[in-house]
Amino acid sequence: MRFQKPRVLGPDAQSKHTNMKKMPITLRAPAKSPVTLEMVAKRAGVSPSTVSRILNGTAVVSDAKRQAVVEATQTLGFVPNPLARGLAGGRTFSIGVVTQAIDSPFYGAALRGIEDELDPIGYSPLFMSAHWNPSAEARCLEVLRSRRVDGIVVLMPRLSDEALQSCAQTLPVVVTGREMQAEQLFSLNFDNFTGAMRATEHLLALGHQRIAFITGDEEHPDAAERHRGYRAALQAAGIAFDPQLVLPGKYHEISGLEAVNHLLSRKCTFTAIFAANDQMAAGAALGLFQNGLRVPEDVSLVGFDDLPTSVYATPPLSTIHQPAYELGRLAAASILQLIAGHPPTAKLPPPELLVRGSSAPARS
Amino acid sequence: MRFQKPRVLGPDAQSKHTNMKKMPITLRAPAKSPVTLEMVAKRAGVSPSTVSRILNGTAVVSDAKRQAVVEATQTLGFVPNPLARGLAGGRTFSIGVVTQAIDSPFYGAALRGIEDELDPIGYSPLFMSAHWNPSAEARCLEVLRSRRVDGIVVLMPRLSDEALQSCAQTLPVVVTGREMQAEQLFSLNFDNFTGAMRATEHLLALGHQRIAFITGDEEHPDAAERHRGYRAALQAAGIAFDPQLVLPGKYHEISGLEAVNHLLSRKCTFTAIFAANDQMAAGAALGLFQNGLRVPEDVSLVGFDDLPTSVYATPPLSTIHQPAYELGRLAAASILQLIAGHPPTAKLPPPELLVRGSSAPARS
DNA sequence: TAATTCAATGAAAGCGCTTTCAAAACGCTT
DNA sequence: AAGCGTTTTGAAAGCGCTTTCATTGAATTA
Repeated sequence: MRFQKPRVLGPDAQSKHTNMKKMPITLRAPAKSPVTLEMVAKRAGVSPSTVSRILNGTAVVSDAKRQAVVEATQTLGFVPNPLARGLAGGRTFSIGVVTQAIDSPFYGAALRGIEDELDPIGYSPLFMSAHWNPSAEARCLEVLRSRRVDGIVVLMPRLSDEALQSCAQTLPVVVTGREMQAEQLFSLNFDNFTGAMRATEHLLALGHQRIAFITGDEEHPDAAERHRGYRAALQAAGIAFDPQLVLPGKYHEISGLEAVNHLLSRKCTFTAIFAANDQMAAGAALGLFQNGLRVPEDVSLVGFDDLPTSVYATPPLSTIHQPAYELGRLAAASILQLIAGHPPTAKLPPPELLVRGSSAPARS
Repeated sequence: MRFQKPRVLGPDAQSKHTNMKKMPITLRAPAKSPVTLEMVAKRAGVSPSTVSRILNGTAVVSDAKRQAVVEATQTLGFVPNPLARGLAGGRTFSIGVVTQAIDSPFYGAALRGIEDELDPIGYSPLFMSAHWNPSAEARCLEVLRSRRVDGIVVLMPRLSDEALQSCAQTLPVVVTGREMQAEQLFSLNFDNFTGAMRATEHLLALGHQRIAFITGDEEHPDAAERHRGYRAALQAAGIAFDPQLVLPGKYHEISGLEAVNHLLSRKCTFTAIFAANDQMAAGAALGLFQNGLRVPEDVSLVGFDDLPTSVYATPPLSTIHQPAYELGRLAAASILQLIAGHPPTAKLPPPELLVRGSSAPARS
C-alpha cells in the first residue's frame, strides 16, 4: 500500500495549513523507463562512470569499451533520465523562454525558430507568457530558475535592465528587442528605426505628403524607435511634422480602427497611413473599409512586422519584414553559445520593405 | 579543476564515435538555489521527512512542527528542486503538450488555455510541435516520456489510435479532435459536423443555392466531418449535391486562393463559398478580390474556426466559432484529473455561428 | 630492467528529494 | 499503573546520474 490512508486529492485539494502551491497527488505508480545507465554498464561490462563519460564525451575512453557501450545502449534502448542528469550534473538541457503571449501572431514565428534551433541538439524550450506585465515576467524568471533551466531567453522584456542583469548574474540570458550589456547577457535587436524610415520613405516616394502614423505602445522601446524613424524620414524629405497626423496606438488591431476614426473625425486630410505594426494596420484597413474608403485607391496603407496573415489581407499589406523566425533561431543559438562559454556574435538582418497591394501612388 | 583537460565543446561539438545527440558542455558552475529541504529541516528542528510530508501533504503533522517548518521555509526562501522531486518521487509537475505547429493561429489560443490552466497550480507545460508528421509526433511523445512528464496532451493527433492508446498504457493522455476510448486516455472533440451544417444552413437561409465548399485536409477527421456537415445541410434543404462545387483544400490560405481560381476557370456559377477553415477563407477572399469580385456583394463567404484575425478581415468574416482557448483549458484540466485518478468529464460547448460582414442575402 | 609518467578505468560519494520502516509518543482502557 | 492500539516522527535507503579520487596498467625513459 502506497499510502496508509489512501487520500485522494484532486487538482484543487490543498493541505489546510500551508500557503504553498496546491498540487494534485497522483496515486498511480510513475511510469519509468526501466533501463538505467547502470544496466547498460553491466551489459557492456564496464563501470557506470565509463558509460557516463562516453555519453557526455567528458573523457577519453578506449574504442573497445566505447563500442560495447554503444551496442549495449542500442540493444537495451537506453535513454538517459534528464532528471537524474540535471540533479547530478547541474545541467538540464532545457532553456527557459519568456514571451509576452504565446498566442500572439508575432511571437509564434519566434517560438518556432527557437524550437527548431534547440530540438536537433536535444535541448527543450520551456515557454512561459508574461502578458506584458513586469511582475508576471519576474515570476516567469523565478519559475524558470526553480526549474533549473540552463539559460533563459526573454523576448521583448518589460522588466528593467537592472532586473535582467541581476538575473544574468547567475544564469546566461539572451534578450531581444533591447540593447544592453552584461556579463553572461546577450541582446539581439532589430533596427526598428531604419525599418520605419524605409516604410515612410516608400510612401513618400509614391508621392504621399500627408502620411498619418499610428504609434505602437510607446512603453516598448521598439515602438518609440519606429516613431523616430517616421519622423526622421519626414524630416529628410523636408516635410513639416504635423502632430495631428500622429495617432496613439497600443499595437492591437482595435487601435488601428480607432485611429482611423479619430483621423476622419478630425477632418484633417491624409492620403496614406503608416501603422507601427501589422495588427494595427489590419484594424486601420477595417476602419477605412467601414468608412467607404478603398485601399489603396483612396488611402495607401503600410504596416510593420510582416505577419504571416498580412500576405493574405485584402489587399495584401505592404509592410516591413521583421525576421521573427530568424530572431528566434538566433536567440536560441546565442543562448547556447553563452552556455558553452562562447560570446555570441549573432546579428539580425536589416529591415526589408515588402511592397504589396496596399500602397499605391498618391492621386495627383 | 573541474575537468583535467578543459575541453570546451561548442553546441556543435560531437564526441566522435557516438551516434548520440550532440550536446554542448558548459564549464560554468551551475546556478543552484542554495537552500535545500535539509536546511529547512535543520532550521525548524525537525527531520527532512517531516518537511517533505508537510510540503506534499502526504501525512498528518502536528501543528507546532508545521508552523515551524512553514516559518523556516519562508525566512530561508526555500523553493523545492523539481529535479530532485521528480527523481525521487516520480512526479515532475510538468505536462507534455504536442501540437502540430506552435505558430499556428489556431493552436495559439489552445496553448494559452493550457498555460492558463496549468500555471496557477504549479504545473508547467512542455510544448513540442509535430508539424503534421506522424513520425515526428511519435518522436515528440518519446522525448516527452524521456523528460518524465506526468501526462501528455496531444492536440489534433495524426498518429493512429493504436499508437496513442499504447502511449496511454504507461502515461495519462488527453487527445483532442478525435473520439476514442482507453484506460487513462480521454478524448475531447468538437462537433465539426454540426458546425459545418450551421454554416451551410446560414448561407442557405440567405437564399444561396449554389454554395461552393473548400474542403480541409481530409486526412484530418475534422475536415471530413465538416465536409459531411456541408452535404447534410444541402440534402436537408433538398438541394442536389454538385461535385463541381467542392474544391479540395489543405487548410492553408493558398488552398483558398487556388480553389477560387479553379472555381472561376471552371465557369460554374456560385453565389457563396463555405471554406472549411478561416485560413482558407482568407485565401478565398484574396482570390475573389484579385478577380474583381466583392464580398459579400458578389459572393458570400463563410469560414470555420473564428481565428482572432478574422474579426479584422475586410470585411469581417462570418464563421463558426471554435472554442480553441476553452479546448486548451479543458484538455489541461482533464489531464490533471486523469493524473489524480479521476475520470474526466469535460465537454466542449456546441458550435456557434458568428454572422459578420462577409455573408449577405443572395441577389435575386 | 627498474623507475617514472600518464592515460584509462572503477569505486564511491553525492545531487535534493520521497518513502519505507521502525521507533517513539500519545491516548485510552482496565 | 500497566497494557493496548494509534498517531506522529526520524533514520536511512534509494531515485539515476555525474564527478572526484585513487588505482591500474601500459608506455616512456634512464
